[in-house]
Amino acid sequence: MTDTTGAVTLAEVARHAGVSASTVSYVLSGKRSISPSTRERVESSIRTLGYHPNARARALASSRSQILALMMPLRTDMYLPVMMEIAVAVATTARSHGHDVLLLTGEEGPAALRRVMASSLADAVILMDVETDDERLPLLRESELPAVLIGLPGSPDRLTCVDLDFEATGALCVEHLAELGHRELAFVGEATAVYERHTGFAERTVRGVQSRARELGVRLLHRPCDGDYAAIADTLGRIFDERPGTTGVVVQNEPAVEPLLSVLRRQGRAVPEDVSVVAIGPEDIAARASVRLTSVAVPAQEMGRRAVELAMSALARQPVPRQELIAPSLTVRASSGPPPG
Amino acid sequence: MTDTTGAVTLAEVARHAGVSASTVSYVLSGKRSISPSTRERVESSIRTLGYHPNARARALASSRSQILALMMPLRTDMYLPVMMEIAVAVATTARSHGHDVLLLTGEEGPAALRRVMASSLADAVILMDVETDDERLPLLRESELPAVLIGLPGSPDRLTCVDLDFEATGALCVEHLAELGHRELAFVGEATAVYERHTGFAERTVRGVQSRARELGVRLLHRPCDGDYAAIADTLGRIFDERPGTTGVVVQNEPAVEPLLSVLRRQGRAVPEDVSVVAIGPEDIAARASVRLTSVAVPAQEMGRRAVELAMSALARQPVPRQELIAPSLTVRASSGPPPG
DNA sequence: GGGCTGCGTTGAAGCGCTTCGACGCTGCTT
DNA sequence: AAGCAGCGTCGAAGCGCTTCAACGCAGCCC
Repeated sequence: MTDTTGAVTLAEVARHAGVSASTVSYVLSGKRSISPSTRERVESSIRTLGYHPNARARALASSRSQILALMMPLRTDMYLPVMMEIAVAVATTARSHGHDVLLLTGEEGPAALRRVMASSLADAVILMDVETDDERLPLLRESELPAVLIGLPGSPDRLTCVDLDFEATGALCVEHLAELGHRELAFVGEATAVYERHTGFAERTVRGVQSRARELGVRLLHRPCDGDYAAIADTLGRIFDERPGTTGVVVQNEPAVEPLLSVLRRQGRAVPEDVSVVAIGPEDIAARASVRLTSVAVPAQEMGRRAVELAMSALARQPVPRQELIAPSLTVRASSGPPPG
Repeated sequence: MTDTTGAVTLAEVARHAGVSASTVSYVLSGKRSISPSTRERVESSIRTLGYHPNARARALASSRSQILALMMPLRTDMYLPVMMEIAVAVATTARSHGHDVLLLTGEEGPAALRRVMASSLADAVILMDVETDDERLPLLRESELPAVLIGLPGSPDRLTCVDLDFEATGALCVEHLAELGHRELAFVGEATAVYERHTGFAERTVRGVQSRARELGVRLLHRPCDGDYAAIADTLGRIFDERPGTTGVVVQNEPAVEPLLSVLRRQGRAVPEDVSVVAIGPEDIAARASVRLTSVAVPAQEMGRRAVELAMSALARQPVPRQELIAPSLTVRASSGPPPG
């Protein structure tokens, strides 16, 4: 701690302990057996000198930077808390595997990915907010760098993906309402822009909702919707104008949840007596809404965690499943019940 | 692109261009003059071989990793969008200076900082959500690593800090209402936990609010408040019970803003006819609230940007201001006016 | 026309670590 | 008693880049 540059090197530790540099390295990595006496001597030298391995040198020599890149486009119409929860889960899990997380935001687009891959800054990449036809995918396909997508692109061949099974999620919501006896449902979805961008999860949910509704002979109206109060009021208004018999609503649009409940209240429709509501979104939103919502949770934490675990497996050259779809699970709370009458 | 390891090295470029490795390096860095002919030859070799410098080797040789660590504790009671806005501004600005951002979340606590510093993973650190008596500060003080705090600790000696001048902000809000003629104000603040943790910005705002109120002879009631509807209803109820003559409210608590407006409405108090409201928080929340709010913006972007710029200056061994307090500016919108009567 | 300056280029020495091959030694077998 | 295996340690060669000192050469001055 008395030096000027502030850095004790492995060589100094070796000198202090009276061993060679490689021995110190092997003590640290455990890749060769070391006699207890030497090990102790080295470890004590490390402690008294306050040695910390230099990450840069280590990265160069071992061709492992212990860095995981997380690419998070952060579009304004994506619900931030879920993104953050995933990011935090990624960071935490990465740390538990000895890795740190490099944050790539969306501004640079595919260029950021190209840069990180070409310069071998990171050992692996995790991509969030994957679009159906994502321009980052070709880069990944022609690269050796382990990559995991959170979300499902249109053609996921040769890529590893983790996601909630949104198709099954949509189906599950419809099933639940149908079982309760509802025959006319509305699906209040994400903002129009999300569909226009061909965001996988939104489209897959719609597919699941629609096909199960068809199978079960339930009428369904799908309406994209912005998250603000006015948009919700408008959307709900049109829905009930067009289908006055609607008794069940599935909503996949986090910011819209509270406004939706408030509009229903103002319209004099009681939840769940007049209208049942099933939400798709983070657990806490559903549980803490002004009416406790029956919902299918988006398991943000699990998605982040699994993505990292898959990336680590890939790094270790272990076989990795190509697609890991998490099965949805519906929690019944206070917002769903039999239709009136 | 035909090799197996996927990496063209500088040496290969040099060979291809018929020059020495150092020449290629100087072409890349521009640190020495190079004849136009050689430069062109090298550049064309770089292009045809598809060369990209290896970040790890560069980091080791130049003792610059081009990585900026961003430590973001992410407490649950901090308002996420502001954190994210800062983080994105940090990432963007860092990129414009050729740096990438390493994300450190709070779980590891000061250990993460120690690790990053000791291993020289990053060139500099930016710390968010600084507490009055932050345990990360001693580490920073005894280290050479350039660091910038976003927020102001209790004793900022020898540390570089960027923040909104929250004391002036509080004062400014009170002034505005006092000038309009209000004589009894309430300050609806952050959650109790935020004050208990001695979060600098919250305490400084209170100081500013209180001292200016005193100076101007205005009565003031400060009430911490959680962000949910029930808490707001309760808090406002008590405020008007205790001080029925209250005509102005300053609110520094983002999630509480909408509930607050809604409670006032329900209480039959018109904004701004009966009660004026001034908010402290992000511009978009104020502008898009159900009543367009007079507010002092928390300039998240600017804070992130300045923090990076200061870090870069410090890296370049330029003198760096110790504390950079951003002056508040109040935007008058539809929520403030003269008191009734 | 000899000495200087300064430009363009080079070779070599690192940066701090990992890792491979080799080597001496102990203790066992036959 | 010779041979062999395996353990513990070491030396050296990188990893791919930056950077310093040095050097040849052209052009300048007086």
